[in-house]
Amino acid sequence: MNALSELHPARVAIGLNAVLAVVERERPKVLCVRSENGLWRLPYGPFDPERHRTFEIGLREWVEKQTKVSLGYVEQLYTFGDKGRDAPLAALAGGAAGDRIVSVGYLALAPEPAAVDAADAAWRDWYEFFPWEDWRDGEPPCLGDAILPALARWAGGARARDAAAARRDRIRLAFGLDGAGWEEERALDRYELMYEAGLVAEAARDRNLQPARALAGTGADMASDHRRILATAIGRLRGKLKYRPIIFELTPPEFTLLTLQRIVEAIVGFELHKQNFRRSAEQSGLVIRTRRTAQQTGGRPAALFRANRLALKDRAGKGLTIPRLRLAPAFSLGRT
Amino acid sequence: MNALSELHPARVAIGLNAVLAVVERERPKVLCVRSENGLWRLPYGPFDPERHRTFEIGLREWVEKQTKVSLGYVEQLYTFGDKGRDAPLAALAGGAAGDRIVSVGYLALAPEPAAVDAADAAWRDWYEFFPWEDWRDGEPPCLGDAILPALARWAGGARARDAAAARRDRIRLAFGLDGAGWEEERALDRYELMYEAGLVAEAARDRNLQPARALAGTGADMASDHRRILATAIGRLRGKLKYRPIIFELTPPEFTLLTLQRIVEAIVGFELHKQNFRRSAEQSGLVIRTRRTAQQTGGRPAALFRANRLALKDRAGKGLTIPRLRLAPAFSLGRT
DNA sequence: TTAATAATACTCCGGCGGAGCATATATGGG
DNA sequence: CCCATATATGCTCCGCCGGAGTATTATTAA
Repeated sequence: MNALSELHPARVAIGLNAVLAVVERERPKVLCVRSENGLWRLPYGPFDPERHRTFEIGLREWVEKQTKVSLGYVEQLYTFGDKGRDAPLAALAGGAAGDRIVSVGYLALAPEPAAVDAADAAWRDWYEFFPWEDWRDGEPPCLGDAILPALARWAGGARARDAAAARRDRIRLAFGLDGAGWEEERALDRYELMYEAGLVAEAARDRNLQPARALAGTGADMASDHRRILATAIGRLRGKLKYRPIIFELTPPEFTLLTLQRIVEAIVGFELHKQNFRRSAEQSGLVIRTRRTAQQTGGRPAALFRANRLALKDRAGKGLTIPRLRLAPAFSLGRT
Repeated sequence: MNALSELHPARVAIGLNAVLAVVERERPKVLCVRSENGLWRLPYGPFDPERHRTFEIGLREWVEKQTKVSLGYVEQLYTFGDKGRDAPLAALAGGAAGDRIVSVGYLALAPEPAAVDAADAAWRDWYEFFPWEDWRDGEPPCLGDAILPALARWAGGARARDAAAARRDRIRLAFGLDGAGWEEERALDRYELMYEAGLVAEAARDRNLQPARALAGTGADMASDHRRILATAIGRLRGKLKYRPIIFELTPPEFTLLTLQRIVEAIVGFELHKQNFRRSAEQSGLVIRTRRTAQQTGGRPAALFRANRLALKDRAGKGLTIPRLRLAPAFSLGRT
């Protein structure tokens, strides 16, 4: 079982993808670039093993060069190597067809959107690509109107009865139906189900259906598998909020508790219980009250807070609590 | 900012590393292979982009071929691409010096150790490589005797005063000193600190110190950066236990609650409060009481349980609670 | 029969988080 | 100046979870 002797020198190209996220005026945004076929894509750079000692160094370098933003928080997300995702990428990259491109996805956070000087780059609200993930104004209409019915049809269309039941189970879990409860961090599960069911434009595109048609209400598609990478980032960020004080990578130096709450809400995609959020935020020790107040609140002035840098290190094991407001309504797929 | 045009066809080889973990008689074990220089290494296989549609398919295929184990639970851990880690690997692989090898690490779990038929493969207790991570019999002697004093010296040896304070801070957090509390999932932080401080053999080896000497009590070293990969796996598994019912990937079909507790303890590296563990395990709905009992307990017979497959899917969002027994003793590095 | 060893059953209690009510301090309009 | 409106902020009530410990029950070995 000496595997090393079997290690033959098959080579692949490695690309680095950054999901650079900010929250601006209650909107979560990611840095996007207009790709040659008109779709948005994530900033993408090659990894040059000659020049970069580590992936992260390489990533920081080309992001800084391209966007003049120096990255603060950076975390590796996942490495994507599936076949199928590479064909369009390899073509764009000028490689031979069939060249395999592996992407290492990274999540980067910044407190405010940097000005981008390139004409084809822009900050886009991420719910543009995932409208069903934003419950801040109640249940997104596209869910009940289009997505869930289509998923139910897909489940029913399975060959075997077991398979249909298994599909229904997955849908129920991912979308929190039948009282299972919406888990915001399952963004990737939801996207992958929709992809598998052929609801999103990428699915039609990857299966060479012409023209690539998607169900209305399933959001804008992105180049290659970038929407999958973005879903991974959203899920990771949402999950991590609960156990790491990562939210303060997205806050300005000073903020009111309501501002902080709005930033959290933008990320998790639903509204929080205000008083309980304040209580746990103050008790967490993660924020420090300054003596100043914000006056333009439209009501009583709000105390300004700043992140407690010490606690951010010490209590690295804790995050803010997410006091949910309303229970997810109990959808059903019919038979279960 | 069109990055695609900059995507040049630099190629690297991709390897897949598996941390295949089991718990056998209260010992957590990983599948290891004896490498050519006598050190243990993780099973390692090349990723062949021609043959494998996804990484995971490739991983499963060669692990099954090499070990006759068909992998159940598999999860991607991290992708390691740092320079420095590749030189020895590339040499072993017969590649040219300077060839870059990127490793995608995977964590795989199985309920019992499969018989391995290769002479150079074996299941090794992972605390052989991380003796400081096992607190089940109280504080590991190597910590206070060797590791913490050496780390304190390293911190004190920093050039600037700030740097020394920063080092002490990192040590305090990673090892839970001064009442910060031992966080078992920080296994990677601890290993990386020890590597940076030059305490582990790999550090001396990578810095070309001859002979590579390590502090006594810092565990057995592994080939290449495999101990780092293993530390990543341990930390990930320990963290995930708390919020996913992943422990049941490691249990036999039926088990007593004490057996389950011992498996958890083997992973997290400390003892749990027995009564509270039972209470939360039963209440979690993750286990189902069978009618049978285990008689050979040495005392009153114990009820046998099995995993509740339904709940494992439904309550995928929950894990077992880890009721800690004793508080970590309050070490100190002296000045803080 | 007794000691040893576990398994199992309860109790007590503090804190966290869900839910809601009450009060304080702004602004803008009559 | 007074009032409606909009927030910010303070406080209460309560159930559940999890930390800690005590008591009782069912085996096996001496």
